[in-house]
Amino acid sequence: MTVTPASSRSVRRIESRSVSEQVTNEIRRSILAGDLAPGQSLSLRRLAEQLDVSFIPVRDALRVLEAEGLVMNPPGRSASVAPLDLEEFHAIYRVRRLLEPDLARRSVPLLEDAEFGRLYQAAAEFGGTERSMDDIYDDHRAFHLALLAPAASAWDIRLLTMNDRATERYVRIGFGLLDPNPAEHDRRREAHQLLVEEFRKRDPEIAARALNEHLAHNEDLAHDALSGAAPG
Amino acid sequence: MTVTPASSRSVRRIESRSVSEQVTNEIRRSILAGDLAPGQSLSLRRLAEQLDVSFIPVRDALRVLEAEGLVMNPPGRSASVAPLDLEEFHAIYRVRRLLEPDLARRSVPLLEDAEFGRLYQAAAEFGGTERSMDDIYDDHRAFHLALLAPAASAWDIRLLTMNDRATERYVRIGFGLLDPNPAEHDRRREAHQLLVEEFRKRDPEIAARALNEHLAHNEDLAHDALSGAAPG
DNA sequence: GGATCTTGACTGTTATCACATATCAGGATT
DNA sequence: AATCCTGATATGTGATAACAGTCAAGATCC
Repeated sequence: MTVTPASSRSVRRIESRSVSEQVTNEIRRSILAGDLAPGQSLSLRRLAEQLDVSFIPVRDALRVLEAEGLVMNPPGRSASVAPLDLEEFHAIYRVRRLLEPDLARRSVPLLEDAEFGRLYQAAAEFGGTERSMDDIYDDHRAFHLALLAPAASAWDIRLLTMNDRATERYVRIGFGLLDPNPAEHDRRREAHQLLVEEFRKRDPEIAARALNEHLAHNEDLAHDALSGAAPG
Repeated sequence: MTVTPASSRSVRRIESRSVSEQVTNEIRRSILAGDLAPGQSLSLRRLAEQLDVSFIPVRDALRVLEAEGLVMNPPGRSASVAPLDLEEFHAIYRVRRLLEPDLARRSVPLLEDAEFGRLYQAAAEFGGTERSMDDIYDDHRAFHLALLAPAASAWDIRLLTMNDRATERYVRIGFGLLDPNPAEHDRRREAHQLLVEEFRKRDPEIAARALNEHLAHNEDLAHDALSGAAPG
């Protein structure tokens, strides 16, 4: 909705990454933002033309995104955006509610005092008007990751990122319906500030419970929006 | 194990997978079996020549295996087999011990009576002398998956497979040191039969605990072997 | 003699091209 | 009228070739 052509004209950091990676990021962004609808067929040559590259990097990107669960890439046939499935959504959240509170429990004793201040500030600045929707969700992921990072191994981070991306599509749709309401933005900001406060108490069980409730709340919110908007 | 019933008298499914997939499977097998040592550099053209294909499928394979965590594929530089890291090993097992007992809890009420018989038989036939080491580990993964499959969503299966493959390298080294001992084979067979027996009681907590202990035991075994063999 | 620059082989990346296969529309057949 | 066959079109797949970056060894300069 807020994906205006003007926003794409803003200067972006020069990224000397490979074309393949840039294509991967762009297609992923389009899927997460909903610009590419679930089930939509993805033709290599068409995507390549739209992105003004050869279809080799596109091919790579689709393979990577298949591994992330965002696209289906059956051999011999065209790739397509992975469909949305409410049961799948809850399955992923069940995993998140098993892994993340456990990480919170072990992260709390390791977090630096100064880190709480930074995190609280980050939560307070959440959803600033100058940031695009894509940026906001990047911030969101970074925020949650920072809460758990001290106790997270490389594998944990890999799984956290996978789970977060896989649920981001659903959450975006759910919150998208609430977006016009400005009070909702305040609520989310306060929810994240509260989360930092609970972590600051340095009690593993309190932190684990707070994160669990935070996840459960988001899950319910997205579920209500999705089951109401897209029955079946 | 090959759970296919004898009733499937139909013609064998033709498995003319794409070259890319065959290459992926072969490189993955080599890594899991230890034929490709951790840290070893993987040259596209050399691999392509050894496999007698162009380096395009090899490239695809390395990208997929990177997503699985088995190879590192930094842009612009040569890919390499992901190094072994004892801390990482325990981190993955921590995840497994969070996810799999929970799945066991929910799978137990859904398992068919007949399935227990098949699983027990599969456990009894474990490690038959005619099966290669690669086959045995395939059987092992299929066995554990079958225990949890009734309650597992597609996402669960994806994560289970990822975790299992990521730990298989470590476990293989650990068990490799014990392999010459024939009593060890009996022990593993009995351990899996016991696991089926515990599941057959249809008590979620018993099943969860049994699976947790099974995982913990394997983790310890591999840990001891690894910390003794590869210090640091 | 040691540090630095240059050169050359090697490697990943991307583009262009050739081929097998899937998809679909249109027409012939039953 | 429905179904099957058959073409053409489009699509994924794999190979070859050209380009660019990396890395190490050897030459050069201080």
